[in-house]
Amino acid sequence: MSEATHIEFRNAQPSRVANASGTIDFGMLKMQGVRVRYGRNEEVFGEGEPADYVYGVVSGTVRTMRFTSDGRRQILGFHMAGDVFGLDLGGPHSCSAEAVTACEIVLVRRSAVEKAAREDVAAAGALLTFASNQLHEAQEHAIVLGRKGAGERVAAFLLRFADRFSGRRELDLPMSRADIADYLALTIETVSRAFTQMERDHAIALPSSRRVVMCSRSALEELQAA
Amino acid sequence: MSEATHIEFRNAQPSRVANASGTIDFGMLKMQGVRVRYGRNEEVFGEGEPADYVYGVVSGTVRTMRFTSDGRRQILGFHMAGDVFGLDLGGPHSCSAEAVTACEIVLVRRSAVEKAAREDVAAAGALLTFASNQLHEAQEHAIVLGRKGAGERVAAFLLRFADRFSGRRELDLPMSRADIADYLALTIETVSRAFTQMERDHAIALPSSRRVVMCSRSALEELQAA
DNA sequence: CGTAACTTTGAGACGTGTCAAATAGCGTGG
DNA sequence: CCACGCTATTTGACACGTCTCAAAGTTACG
Repeated sequence: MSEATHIEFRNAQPSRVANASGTIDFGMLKMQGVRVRYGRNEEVFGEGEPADYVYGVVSGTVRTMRFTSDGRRQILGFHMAGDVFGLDLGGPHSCSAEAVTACEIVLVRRSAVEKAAREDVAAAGALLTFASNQLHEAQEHAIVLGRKGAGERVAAFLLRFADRFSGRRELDLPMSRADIADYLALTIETVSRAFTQMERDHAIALPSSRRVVMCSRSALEELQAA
Repeated sequence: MSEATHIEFRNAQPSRVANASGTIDFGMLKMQGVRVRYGRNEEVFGEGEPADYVYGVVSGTVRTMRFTSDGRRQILGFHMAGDVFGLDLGGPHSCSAEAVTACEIVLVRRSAVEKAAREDVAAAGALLTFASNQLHEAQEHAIVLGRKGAGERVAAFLLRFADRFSGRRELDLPMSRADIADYLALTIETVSRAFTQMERDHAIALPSSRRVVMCSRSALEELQAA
């Protein structure tokens, strides 16, 4: 059990609507919306708030998360360019979302998405596929949290993150150790030690704390083993 | 990290098709199918198998689960009368399913479900709602695994299980300690100790190991705290 | 250049896993 | 009906991994 770090919204500032529109891409379904900027650590929406919009990341990184009653934070996922988040068609938002870095985000009215799903079967199918993928990801994460040790979790995190950029060897992590810790249900210190250990094992190099060079993908895959 | 228990399929036996039909209920969408019996610990389907059917529990309890590469088991959920499982519209089954107890299960052809979703928007909506609920449940479970200690996990498990029977005070658990352990990502021993401790705290009584009387729901809710 | 946030490192505490063994429960066959 | 054997559960002692607390280093930014 970990003591989740508490993040205050120091940098939270009123969001500015950019004078531009953008598109959310669900595969078969594409939706037009307004493009909005968010500053680092700014809240995009809060758990329990009415889900009036669906969100698509244009640039930057967003975290979705939930809090336990005693204030511990669990990050459910990181969302980057092209990703959709905040799709809660069945009621209010089931989690909160914040900008990890400065972001550009497309907002589409939920009612418009629902209308598209009602009128176009292919659109409804696209949403179903999306929800299905989300579910699969959540289950995968449950396995990581349930069945992997600290080193394995961090290795799995890096590999999955690298895969999002078609397996690039060098990564620039947009999130802090605290974010990684709250995503993997570890402490900052344990995450840091895992990085250090992987560096000692020559699985990665760390030119700086946020920059990761994957020296040996196979070593990471072994480490991930579980 | 836990050593998941290994269950062999001692009792696996060829399933018998009962000479009856049944219905899967997705709320707005109801689908006719064949009713089939499964014996204790019999496999219903395996991870990676083509998802030709969707399953609904008529009676008994089913577990869905995934295995890590080194054989550890993570149970994703328990499914009881009225529950639907095995809905993998986007590809092969993403997990395996086994009968915890002897079961009656309705099988509906996946193609029939897909056809219904294509032809009827309300049907597609019902599926989307279902997937959405599944997602929410998986995220909830990720929080339990990530942020709760052993006692909290077991308390949360009992409360959620009781809620499924509209909050009955007495429960007959269909699953073994090993199943609970693999669901909560603990060991059998730790689960057992958690039960014993809750009994000492007069939060529950244990007339037998599978029968739980919730003496003090509020005590359990405190224990669950997280 | 100074200050605050972030990261790393160390030492020790604590919770859960591991291993071992005793006990209870249950179906089967004598 | 009882005895047997198998499985499930409980309990204990100890090991190990991660958390906690503390402090030093590092980086980013005003």
